Amino acid sequence: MAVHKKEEFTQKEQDMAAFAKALAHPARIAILKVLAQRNECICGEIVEILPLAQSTVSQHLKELKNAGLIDGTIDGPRSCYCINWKTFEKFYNEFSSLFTSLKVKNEKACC
Amino acid sequence: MAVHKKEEFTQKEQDMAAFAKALAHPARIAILKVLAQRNECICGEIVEILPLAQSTVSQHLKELKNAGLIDGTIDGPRSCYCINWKTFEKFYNEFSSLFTSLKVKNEKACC
DNA sequence: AAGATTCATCGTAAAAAAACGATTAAAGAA
DNA sequence: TTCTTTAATCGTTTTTTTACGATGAATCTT
Repeated sequence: MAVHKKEEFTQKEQDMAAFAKALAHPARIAILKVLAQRNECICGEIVEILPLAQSTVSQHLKELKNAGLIDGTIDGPRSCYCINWKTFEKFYNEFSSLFTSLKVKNEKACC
Repeated sequence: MAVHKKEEFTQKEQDMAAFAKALAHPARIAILKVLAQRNECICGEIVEILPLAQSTVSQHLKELKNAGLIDGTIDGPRSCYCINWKTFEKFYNEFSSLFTSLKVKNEKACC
């Protein structure tokens, strides 16, 4: 058993969950911070900053890229990453509106 | 090998990641929606709505509870859940400020 | 051309997450 | 008291995630 049933939820629920999943590891939060801090794009510098092996960082970068939160371009022997603000903002806005829509309906405490 | 290194990141990074992880499954997003929709608290109704077995839903509820996003009280033979707006809002605000702090520093595109 | 640097990918291992059925504990109804 | 309902927990299986070292491809440097 152990079949994944994610497909049975709405697309929006799946998208939100995927976005949240991309942020669901401190390393990836840290990477986004680094990418935002340095205006120019970075690559192996991230490895220096994070307490993780190079291959692990690469893996996290890949996940962020798959989620569309960052872009990567090859620059000679090195890779240059930066935040994809378009996607990031899109997800952030969706998350914000999810939050407000949740909250509007439920102002008073229950339980 | 396969040792988790989450502790080596800042507390805030860990907290944000834990919050994101709690939202990182469509079922849990759906549960929050249901809890918000019905003003009063719900329990086995969630099981009826979600395409998941009772034990699986219970598991997801537990995770949301552990993350502090929902509260649960026992009401006779049934369990009543509701969103913990205090924690939820706290995390939402932190996430918002993370987003803005990221964005402020990096307005122009790179790469 | 040879060596060094950079980083993605591969293979692997351990841990965590997702899912379910079965069981159990608690409370209500009969 | 016995039966039923409700939901948490246990045990288990499969999948995914996290992490690393090793390898390999691409690009620079010499």
